[in-house]
Amino acid sequence: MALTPARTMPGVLELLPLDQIAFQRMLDTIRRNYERFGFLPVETPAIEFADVLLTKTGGETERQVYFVQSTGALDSTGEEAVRRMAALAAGSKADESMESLIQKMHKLAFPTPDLALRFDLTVPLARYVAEHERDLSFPFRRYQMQRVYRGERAQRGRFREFYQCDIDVIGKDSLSIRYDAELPAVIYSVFRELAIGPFTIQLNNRKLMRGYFESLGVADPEQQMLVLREVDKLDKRGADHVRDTLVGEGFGLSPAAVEKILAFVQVRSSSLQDAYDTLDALGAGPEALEQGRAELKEVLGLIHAFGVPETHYALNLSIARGLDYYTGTVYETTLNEHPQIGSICSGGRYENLAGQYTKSHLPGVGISIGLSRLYWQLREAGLVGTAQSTVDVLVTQMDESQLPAYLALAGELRAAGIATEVVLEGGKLGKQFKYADRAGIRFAVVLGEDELAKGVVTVKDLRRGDQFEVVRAELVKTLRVELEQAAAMG
RNA sequence: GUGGACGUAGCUCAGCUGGUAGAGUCCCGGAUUGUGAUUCCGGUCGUCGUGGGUUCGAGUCCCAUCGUUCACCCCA
Repeated sequence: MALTPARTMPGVLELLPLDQIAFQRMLDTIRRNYERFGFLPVETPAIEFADVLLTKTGGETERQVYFVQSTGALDSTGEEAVRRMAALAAGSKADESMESLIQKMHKLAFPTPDLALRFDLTVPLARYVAEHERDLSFPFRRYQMQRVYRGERAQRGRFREFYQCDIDVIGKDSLSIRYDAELPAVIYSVFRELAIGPFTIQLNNRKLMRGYFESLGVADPEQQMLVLREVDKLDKRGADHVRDTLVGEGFGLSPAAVEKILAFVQVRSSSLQDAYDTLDALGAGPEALEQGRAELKEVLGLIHAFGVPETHYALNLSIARGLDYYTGTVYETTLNEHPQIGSICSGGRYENLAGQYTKSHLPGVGISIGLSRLYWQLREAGLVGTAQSTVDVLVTQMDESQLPAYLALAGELRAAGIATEVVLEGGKLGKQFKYADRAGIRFAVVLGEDELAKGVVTVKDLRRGDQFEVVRAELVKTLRVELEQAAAMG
């Protein structure tokens, strides 16, 4: 019989248990910090009605959405479609244009499935808030850590299924700019605890950028958006590339204007005072610029007040973000020692979150950690190793007749909060140690004839490679101390 | 969706100008009766992605197809 190859589709992150534990620890840390800052948990279904997910976006996103159809609803033979087309043709009025008939038939022949997988957590949040508006308290502060799906071609560090860990604050009618400063404070707290090395939360403001472009004669919002996208690539592609593109025919900007734009977006602040000075040095400009400048100054100052060290956040005027729904503050976070990894956390302010679902005006600000990518890239860079097992202790089986004693011992350890596994199958002691070692279990406990005679238990530390005896009654206490030390040393 | 590269043991790869497959690793077993990870010895594993063509003969050349991967677009 031919075997079916056991494989997953490319672009998914499937881990071995010890790696999964490391991943899970990161998730725990993020959740703990989100909750510590007063955000409430929300989960939404992976599958949503397709029309709900696709209302606003269209185009680019639609290409990346996975449509879902239950097998029963599939018209695999096309029979149903043909039947309906025949009925449509038979029932059509004589004066109906061929064009309109063709359009209707096309819809029947190529129906869009009713359901789709979410491609981010922001659109489902918008739907969620619109749907439960009456039951929520505003400003609504929610965190959400779930998998999202994007039907793009797999690439280095890009996934088709990945975790996003979002926090958003949604206001009713209005939302203070102060929240724009709170999110970086949360992120600072998360990344500091994740211990992933020095990082910088970089900030910019779209109003400031648009205002500056406007002052250079780029007044059309659409074109401003295109320029935004282009300068966003500065760090990745280099100034020459951006210059060529902006002077080129797609944009047709004057070389003088382009040079000014390039000088503008190359600004990076080195301290809070430097950021203030830099912003002031831009000089007077259109209203948008003034507004953006005021917002940025307030946000930067408040981040400082939130206790984030100046070394961990900075002004970066090239940060723009590709998504068009951001209207004010935008964020991107990078690791200082691994710039090639790119942004590991980003987001921004949006003027009206749920305009396509409700008439209520719901401005918000949000930020998201792409955990699958972050974890994967940290691992590539050798910054996270495999974790230890969730099992603390393995009780070995020296003597089958003593099994009840082993079970009792394990029960005692568990009652003390120590995760314990008992070897139930027996076998050579060497194999039992090998099993513990490979499974990432740090401690093994041996209770054989010798120990029983002496009233002690042997504890072996698989990692250090040494072992010692403890009086039976002292075992729990000793292991607790050992485990505490092990945890403290990482 | 557009363009390029590659497809040989579970994994990483070698196989020169065509002559019926190899290394490392992993896994399994052993190295005296209660000790893993280190060391030594031994062993399993492949219709060389698939289909067709050229040839006496193809992993090696040609075509197609599928798959993977990188870049672009866009993004976490």
